[in-house]
Amino acid sequence: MSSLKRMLAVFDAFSSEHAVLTAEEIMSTLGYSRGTAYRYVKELCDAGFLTRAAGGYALGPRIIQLDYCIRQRDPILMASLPVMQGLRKRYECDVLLTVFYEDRVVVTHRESGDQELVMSYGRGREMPLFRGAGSKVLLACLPPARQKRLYGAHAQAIAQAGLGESWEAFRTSLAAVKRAGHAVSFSELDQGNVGVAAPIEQDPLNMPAGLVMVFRTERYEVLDKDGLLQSLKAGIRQIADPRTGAD
Amino acid sequence: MSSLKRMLAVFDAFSSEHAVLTAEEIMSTLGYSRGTAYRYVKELCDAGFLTRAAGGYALGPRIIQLDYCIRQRDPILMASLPVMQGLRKRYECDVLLTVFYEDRVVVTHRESGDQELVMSYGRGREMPLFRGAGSKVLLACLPPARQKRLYGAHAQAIAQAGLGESWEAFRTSLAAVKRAGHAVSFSELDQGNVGVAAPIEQDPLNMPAGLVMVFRTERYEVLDKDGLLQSLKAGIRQIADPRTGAD
DNA sequence: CACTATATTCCATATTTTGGGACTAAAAAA
DNA sequence: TTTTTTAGTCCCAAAATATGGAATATAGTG
Repeated sequence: MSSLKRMLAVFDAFSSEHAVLTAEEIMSTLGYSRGTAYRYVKELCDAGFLTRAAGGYALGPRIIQLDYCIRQRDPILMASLPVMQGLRKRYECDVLLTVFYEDRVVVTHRESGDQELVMSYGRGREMPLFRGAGSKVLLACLPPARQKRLYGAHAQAIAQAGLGESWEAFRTSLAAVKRAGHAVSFSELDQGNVGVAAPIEQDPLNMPAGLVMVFRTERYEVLDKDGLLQSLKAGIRQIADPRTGAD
Repeated sequence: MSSLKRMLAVFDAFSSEHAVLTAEEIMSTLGYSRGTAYRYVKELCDAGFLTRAAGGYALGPRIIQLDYCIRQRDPILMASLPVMQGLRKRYECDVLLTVFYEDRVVVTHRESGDQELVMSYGRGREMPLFRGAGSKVLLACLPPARQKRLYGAHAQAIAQAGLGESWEAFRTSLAAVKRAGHAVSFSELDQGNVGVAAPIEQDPLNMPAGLVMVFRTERYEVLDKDGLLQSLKAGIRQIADPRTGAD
């Protein structure tokens, strides 16, 4: 493993639950020697990615600054924003932009359109890989080889989520989602909420991304499901190819 | 220069103005060979720090996720939040949390308390190093050696900002701020705004951080300046040592 | 003053990284 | 169709660098 990977792995040790880590924790979590761990930490501190904090190290201001750049100009965000706002206004729902990377699904932007909706997934939050409409449509977009690797690594979680007890079954579940071009989930993530998701088609080198519309169940029940799906799919088409007119 | 530094330097090439860069641009901006540039970019993509985007590479979702961790649990933010909210409510002003690193001053959090205030500095935005009350109090906190290095690198900008035409003059300006324990600036960043800043005293290993209260001039004029400074300083004391009671 | 926790320095070895070109794949142009 | 361009990967010997482990700061604490 390259030193580059090892240094980047330092970030894996940090999370909302472990916001401050001592040098000891970092070196033992990652299995680095004292000298190496301190060297990595020093590089990261010098660049502002980490910062000293009471009793250890915490994520640093450079991350906030880069995040700002994303909010200002990220191309996928820029393309998605008007579509998300359109859906939000039309359906008075929350809309999430999600992306898959490295075995994770992360919320990249959230438009809130329903004040009474209680949803725990906001910008930056990681979603369960195998539950929720948002994750499913992204998994369905992955090349089969990637799906197989995922199955190998997470067979148990996949079975638990009801996505199949075997690689074949998993493959078939995802193929069904792929064919439909969307997924709907009821109370899978937050009790009482419905998620309706579709993938943004882009060239396969890009990480899969998608839009999720989130409703309270009682609001979803009274909606025209076909119309809703049409609006959503028109939206993702517009994102993938800005020339296409919106719904 | 280590490979670690070189890889981290890739982030320097990105900014709000350059949100998408081609591999070519990265290698020429940083002066890396084709192989090396692609290697770095690949590592960063694999880890989610970069992502492919139409015609190049953009900052990736990992940054958004780490930013979320900061918003959730960052120790300095957690300590500052109640104080900032207190000041915002009491004075109906905006309050910024700023930190210095690597020759930059960055806004780490913003509490908005005045709807009519127009201020261009929000979370994640970099401030001019030598203008504005926020930057000045942080510079004044730096060890003299660091200040001298800064002077060497930015003599012209320092002179332009009126902070002194020589190292001695610069040193003296900062010493005055340090002694006062705060700085006030009038229309230095945004026309018609007043900034009142004070540093958060922490152990000198930490990057200097500070609080800035921002007012519209007409609101600032009618306030009790002494009381305001007392509130601010009580605030920063409370952040530095949570046991201390607030004002 | 000794003791602890934290961080840096040192150094010889050997592992990695590097640059440059060859190579591949796909898309665009001719 | 063939050619050309663009984008990215692969390969390898030379050279630079990272590595671990111990010794050495540094500072705070009782």
